[in-house]
Formats: sequence, C-alpha cells, structure tokens
Amino acid sequence: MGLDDRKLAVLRAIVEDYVATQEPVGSKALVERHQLGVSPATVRNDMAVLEEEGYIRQPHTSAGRVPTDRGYRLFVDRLSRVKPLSPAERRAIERFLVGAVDLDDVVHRTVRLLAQLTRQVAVVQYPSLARSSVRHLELVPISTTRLMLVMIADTGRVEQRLVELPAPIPADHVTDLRRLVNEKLVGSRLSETPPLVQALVEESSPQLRPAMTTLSTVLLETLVERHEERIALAGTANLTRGGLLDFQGSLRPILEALEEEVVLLKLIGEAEPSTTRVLIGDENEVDNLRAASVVSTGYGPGATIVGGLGVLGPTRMDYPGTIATVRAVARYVGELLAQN
Amino acid sequence: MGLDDRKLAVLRAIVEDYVATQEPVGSKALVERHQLGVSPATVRNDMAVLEEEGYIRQPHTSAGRVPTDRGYRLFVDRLSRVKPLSPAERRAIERFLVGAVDLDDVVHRTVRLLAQLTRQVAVVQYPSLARSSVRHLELVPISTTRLMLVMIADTGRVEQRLVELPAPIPADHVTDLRRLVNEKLVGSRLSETPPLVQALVEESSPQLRPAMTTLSTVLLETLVERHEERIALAGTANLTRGGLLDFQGSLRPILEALEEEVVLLKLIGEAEPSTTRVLIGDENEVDNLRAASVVSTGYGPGATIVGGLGVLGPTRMDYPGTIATVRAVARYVGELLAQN
DNA sequence: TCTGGCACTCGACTGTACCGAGTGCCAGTC
DNA sequence: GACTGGCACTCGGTACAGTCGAGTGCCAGA
Repeated sequence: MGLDDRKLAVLRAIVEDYVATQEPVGSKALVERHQLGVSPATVRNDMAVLEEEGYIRQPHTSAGRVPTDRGYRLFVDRLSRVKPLSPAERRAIERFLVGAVDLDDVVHRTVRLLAQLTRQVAVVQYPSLARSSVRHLELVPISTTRLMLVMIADTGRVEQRLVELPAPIPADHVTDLRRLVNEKLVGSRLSETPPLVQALVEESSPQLRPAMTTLSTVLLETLVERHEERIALAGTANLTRGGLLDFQGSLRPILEALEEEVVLLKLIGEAEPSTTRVLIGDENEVDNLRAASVVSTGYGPGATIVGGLGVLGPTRMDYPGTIATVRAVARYVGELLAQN
Repeated sequence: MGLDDRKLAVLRAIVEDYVATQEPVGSKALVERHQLGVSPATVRNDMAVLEEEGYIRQPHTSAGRVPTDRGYRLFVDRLSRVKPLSPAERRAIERFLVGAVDLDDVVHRTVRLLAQLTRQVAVVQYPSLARSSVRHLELVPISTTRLMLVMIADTGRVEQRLVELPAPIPADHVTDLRRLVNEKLVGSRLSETPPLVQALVEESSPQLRPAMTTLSTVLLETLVERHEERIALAGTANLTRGGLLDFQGSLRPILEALEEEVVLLKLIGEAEPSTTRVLIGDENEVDNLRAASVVSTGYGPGATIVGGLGVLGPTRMDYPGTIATVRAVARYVGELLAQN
C-alpha cells in the first residue's frame, strides 16, 4: 500500500518537529507549524494510516505521535536531504584540524571535533593496520636479551612491542635482523605479512634462527592478531542531553557498550567507500544499543579507506545535520592524511 | 567540643549502614543492627550533637541521618581500618596482570581490573615522562625531508613524533643525528633535557645545524611540553549504579570532567610516595566533581613513583574496601614494572 | 476527498487525607 | 548526671478523587 505525497510530508513534519521539540506531536500543532494546506482532521486520517503502517506510534492514547525506528528509516532514506554545513561549521573543522602534529593528534582532534559539532558521542577508529602497509621496522636493543620492536605504518600509525629473546644476542645480529625484516616486509600490506614472516624464519641463518623465531611470533601477534585496531572516543557527556528521555531512562547499557572496543569497531569499522551508514535503533545488532542510532562512514587519503569514524546518539537525532557533519569531517581528515 | 567514643561509634554505624543501604538511617534501625548497648533515644541525642558538629545531616525533617562530607572524612581518618583483600580479589589481581606484554597492555589491564574490583570509575596515569629517563632515541627516515622520531623511556613508554626538516638530508647525516642525540640524552631525566637539547644545537656542526635545530624543537615539544602525560579510563558505566541517587541526579558534570585529561591528572597525578589520597566531595577542587570522591595513590617499581592511579565514585562509597583495592593494585603494578 | 464538529480517552496536575518513620523534648529512673 | 520510655509533632510518600486539556476517531456534510 503506497503512501501518497501528503502522507510522506506529514511523516517528515512529524520527524522534524519531534526531533526539535522532543515531544509527541499532534495534528493541530502540525498544521500550524507546517504549510500542509489541509485541516487537522485530514492530517489525523493520514496519521492513522502512518501508524497502521508502523511509521509512527502513540506513546499514550491521548498523546501525539512519535516516529518509530521504521519511520526514521523512511525519513532518512527518502524524505531528507543532507543539510549543507554552515560556514561556521566549516571554519570550525578547518581551524580544529590544522596544526595537528602527528597521527595521535589528528585522531584526538577529530574525535573531539566530531563530538562538539554533532553534540553526540563521537568515535574514531585509528587507521586500520589491516589496511596499512609497513613503512619501516626498527629494532632497538634494550638489553642483551630484550629488543623493542617498533613498526611504522604508511598511515602514520606506530606500534611497539617488547621482544624477549631466548638467548643474549650481539649487536651486529640485531643489525642483521633489522635489515632482514625490513628487506622482506617493508612495503607489504600487514594483512599479507604472515607468509612473509614465515619465510623470514625459514630463510634465516642458524645463528639468527632462535632470535628470528621469537621475533616472528611477536611480529605476527602484534601486527596481525592482537589489539590491532585502536579507537578514540569523546563526548560521552552528550549522552545526558535531553534529560533521561532518550535511551529509555538508563545510560548504563550505552556506557557499557562504549567501553567495548570490539563493539565500537563493529559499529564504525566496517566502512565501505564513500557510503555513509546509518543504523537506527533496532537495526543495530548490539543489544545494548537498541535505543541508539549510529551514523558512520569511512575515511582515508583520496578514495582509499583506512578507517571508520562516526557518532552515536538517540534515535531522535538530527539525521540530515549529523550525516552532513560526519561526512564533512571524514573528508577533511582524509585530505589531512593525504598530505602525509 | 570532643566527641566521646559512643558518638564516634554512632557515626561509624551511620556511615556503614548508609553506604550499605543507600538510605538515611534512623535511630531505631541503628540500635537494632549494631550492638551499641543504648536505647534509640540516647542515640538520638548523640545524633543531634553529631549534626550540630556537621558530621551528619537530615535530608528532610522526618527522615534519618546521612553522613556529610565532613562525616566521611572523620570516618576515613579515624574510624575505619583498611579492609584486607579477600583471597578472591588477590587472585583476580594476579590473574589479570600476568601475561601483559607491554606497557600499553599493563595500563589497560590495570584500569579495567581496578574498575571491576571497585565497581567504580578507574583512572590510570601512564608512567609520567617527567619522571622517566631516556633509554633510546631512534630516527627513522620517512622521506628525505621527514623523520620519525621515536623515544623509548626507561619506564617502557614509547612516544613518537614526525619531524619536518627544513631541507632534504642525506642518510649519513641522519646517522650522525641519531648518534649525537643518543650520546647526549640517553640516561638523563626528561625533565632535565632542555639544557642538554640546547647544547646539542649549539655544538652541532654547521652541516647538521638546521636539521638539529628543527629536531630540538620537536624534542622539546614532544617530550617536555606537550601532552606528555597520558591517561587510561575505564568503568564509566559504573557511574549509573545506585540509580540516579548518587551525584545528585546528573551524571553530566562527572562525565564532562572525566573527558578532561587535565582534570584527571590533577586528581591522580599528584601522587606522593606510599600515601593513599582520599578526596571527599567538597574537598575536591574540581567543581564538577563536588559530588564525588576520589581515592588515588602513586605506583612505580620499588619505592619510586612513576605515575598515579585511582578510582572515582560517589561520596557514599566503601572507603575501606576501595582504599585497600587501590593500594593493592598499585603495589602489584609496581612489581610488574620492576621486572622490566 | 476533504472538512468541521463532536464525543471520548487518558495523561498530567491539583488537592485532600492518611500513614508511618523518625525526630525532639521531657519527666522519670538508676 | 547519664540514660530511658513516652509522647506530641513533622513531613515525605502514597492513594484517591476531581479537573483540565491535548489529542484522537468517527461521521455527516460540502
């Protein structure tokens, strides 16, 4: 059963008013605030249909209507246009991001900026190691049986890890190791390193074999398996805006979810090129976040995607504005990374 | 005006009951649950005195008494003994901290452990750079005009920073730079490096002068001035325990304060050796945290302190238990660091 | 197909009454 | 002089009734 244009306009008006006022919206208020050109009674009939179709609902019998997750979805997909950013916002973005001195700095500035502009919780994934390649590997002797392994990726990420050698190792062996791993691994994508690392061990001289074996384990662990993804978070205080009406009264599940890196990665880490993903309420797979919506996108230098970023807020959020901001920030960050 | 032993016992009982039940405690309930050996009427008289002295107060005329910040202070200082940890807690600490592979890992495990054991918000400061010395400086050429500076501190911390050189630099000059900075700086405390860095520039050959100048700027910026301190946070979801009764109904100010690294550093960063600091409600200098208490202490290998850690919770918290846990965790972490 | 009118619903708010936990005070007792 | 039992009092919480009004659904008519 199709919804004619006016019914869609009514839905749009409901969403906009509800997002703005945070209160159920009734037929009378609607015709007053929007130029719908019909009477409240007509709007009521439309509303009845919209409710039947599951786009809106009544919190109480004698209350106005509130959009459902499904209603927001329709709104986002068909009824809204991405709001252009205000010049002030553009300026804010530029001002915020110039002067970043390194990757850590970029990520931190970005996440704070995003939280501030959208007034929601912002999440930024560090450039994914899986999508990076090795730029350089450094081995720094700490003692005769200990090395500090430092990996620098082309995305600017730097990871380090302590290597405990099985036996003391002379300085020139460290030099050899350093040369070997760099020769073999520099330039290759991290996701493709495991066979190369394996080969390194097999090809290494008997002298170097034990050290190389240990080193290879650490390399694989650090670079491929273990906490390879990192995340920055900001703006949790924004969860308390709108009293306790959002999130059905309890921040607890939200805060819990935000502490789980895995969950966050799932939310924003599966970015596809040039798409902005919007997950509304129930669409979310994480149970704790059924009351929230997530707007996320990928970012990276040029057209490539090296990581994801996004914001999380109540289902009652300003989708057009949020989407615009998330996209714009991602684009700026991409440009920033491209300069390196 | 002195408080006799019984009045102190009454105060202790009030604190304990209130912490346990979260409800104002009346005279009758008190005598029932504690062996005070006197009648409710007597307790009431004592309570009147305690209230006059500012140790407890009545939320409403017809309600029981609740400790004031001053009451908690007296309780912590004179009426409580540090609870010994349960064996289960000891085991949890040991289990949690073995297997940490590097500093990042140690810090993250620690902060989560602390949050879990105390059921409060946990904060752990990374080993302070100001209290570290330089173990090694590495310069990795990224391009002819770019170096990645990696500093490894004796505390295990690793900091990196991109250096944009004013002019292209040949590979052997990088080697020279590396040798020079290491010769000069390794082993010295970071807080003492500025004059050394200055000397480096002045003593460097004309060839190296420009590069060394830039490098020195970055060195000083990164190691001494800028975000030299880092912090890890966990357990924010615990703020929602106890409904919204704690923190006078709004988590907002707390969450805001927790997002400010500077604030957190102030809270837990000013650790003195072997002291556990307890800040109760109003004693806190941060306005946003007037409704919270902070228990913090320093940690480090052996007797030296390299950083602080602690927890933040409602003034109504189990001080003896929390203090014990914070101390124990700090001690374990110190031992862990001593092994490196 | 839309509109105006009308009866109806029900949440929010107000005022009243009541209950009971808890207090302060006081006279009496050890 | 310190403690106790008794008693009047306070006041938050809850239950209940009544009112108000925003908002609805439905229907007859344009």
